[in-house]
Amino acid sequence: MPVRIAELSRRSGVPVPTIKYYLREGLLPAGELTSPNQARYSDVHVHRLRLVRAMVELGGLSIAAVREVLGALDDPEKSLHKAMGTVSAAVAPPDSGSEDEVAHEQARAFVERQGWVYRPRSYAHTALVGVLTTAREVGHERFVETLDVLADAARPLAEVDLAYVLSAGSKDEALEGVVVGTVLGDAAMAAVRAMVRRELSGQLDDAEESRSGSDGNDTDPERGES
Amino acid sequence: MPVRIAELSRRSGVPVPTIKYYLREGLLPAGELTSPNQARYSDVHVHRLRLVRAMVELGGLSIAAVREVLGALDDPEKSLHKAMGTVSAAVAPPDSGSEDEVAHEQARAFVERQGWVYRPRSYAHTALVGVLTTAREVGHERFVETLDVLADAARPLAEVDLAYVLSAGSKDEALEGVVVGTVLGDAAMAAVRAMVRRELSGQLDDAEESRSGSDGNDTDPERGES
DNA sequence: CTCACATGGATAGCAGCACTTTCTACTATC
DNA sequence: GATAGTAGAAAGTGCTGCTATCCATGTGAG
Repeated sequence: MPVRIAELSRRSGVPVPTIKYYLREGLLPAGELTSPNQARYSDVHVHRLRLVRAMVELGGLSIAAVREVLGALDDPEKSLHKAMGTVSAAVAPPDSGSEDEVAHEQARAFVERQGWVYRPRSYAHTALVGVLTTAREVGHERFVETLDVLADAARPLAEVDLAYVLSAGSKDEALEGVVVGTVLGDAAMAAVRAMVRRELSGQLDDAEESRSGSDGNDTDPERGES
Repeated sequence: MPVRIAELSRRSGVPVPTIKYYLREGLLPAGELTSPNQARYSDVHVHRLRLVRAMVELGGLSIAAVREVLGALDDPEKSLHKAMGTVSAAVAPPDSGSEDEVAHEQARAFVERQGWVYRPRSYAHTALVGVLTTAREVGHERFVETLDVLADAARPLAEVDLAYVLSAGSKDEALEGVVVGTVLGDAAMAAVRAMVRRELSGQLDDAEESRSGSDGNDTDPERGES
């Protein structure tokens, strides 16, 4: 069922010019040319297109980052954890540059405490050092103390991620699972975390308000204000 | 120790033109005018500036989103969980629009299963529905099954967040704790999660490679390739 | 006192990014 | 053989986050 670009656009929900743009940028493989100016696109293209949109819209990745990730995905030599590295690099915020000696040491101690391999040059590690540096800069030295809780929470998550990936039939599927698990996983985690936070803080506030009898306007605190 | 703009720039590491820009955009309160064209800035400004940079660089927030968050921070009426709502709205990816009926139902069922209050209009909920919709679009229907694990993991995190916030001395500090906890917390979580993932997948790969005796190039998989 | 230099405030400009529009062939089809 | 669709390239657009320039005013070292 190879189709032309207009149909590809319809199926994927992506405008034709944007598809052309993605083709130019190498996010989408060229269609099969049936003549110098006529090409056919397949389901692979539809799928790839959706993946790209997921990374761009949900993951907030730049086009360059998406290209990087897809490159890793398409590389037949790429191992699972190399692909993971590439993906987390793409998802991570661009290197802020400022790094603090103390933050470095805090990160090292944390990694050691967790019994992990110390990889100071990994993207994740750099990102963590950046976070710790910033935390110190804004005067939240105690932030570092929450790291171990994060690690404990992250462990089962990583296990699920991995199980999810390993349950894939083919290697291609597994690699895509890495992408989906990371991008969607991080987004879902942020959302769920916010929900739990609100749930807890709501209980607290309720208790507090019933004590203080404040003029609680009881509208849903979660309406959009845009 | 009020200082002039040049010194403020030095202390915060933010260029003078950028400070002026932030002043114009209302991210930074005006300095105390000692004359029509002479103002003094205090430590408050240094601190605020660092907070802004943290949100922009680490959190990836837009200037408009930062203004929104700071507005909530400065509002003396704002309750804790309202502030949280504002912050998670700012951190969340801009609404992608496409929503799927099934995803909606999955989210509702999830919330119910967790025993939470169903707030379909909250930003977090919308974000979650967006993620689930996307997951289905890219053919990862099973992604939804991982949600409960996320929730279990998120619970202790939220407790830590809350404890962190409540340990603050003043209300201002508490509100700032919300911001720091969310922005830095999400960034840290992503980093830690990536580290755990790599740790686990590394073990797996090692096992796999010793079986298959692959031509493992044994370089650190986590070097930058930029 | 005075004059180089800094400041505030405003406006304009710039670079990058993610598209979008416009153009020119050409082709397949009705 | 009109008509609609397509490829491919290039230029244009709109937005964002700064940056540069101006200039009238003020400050402070000598």
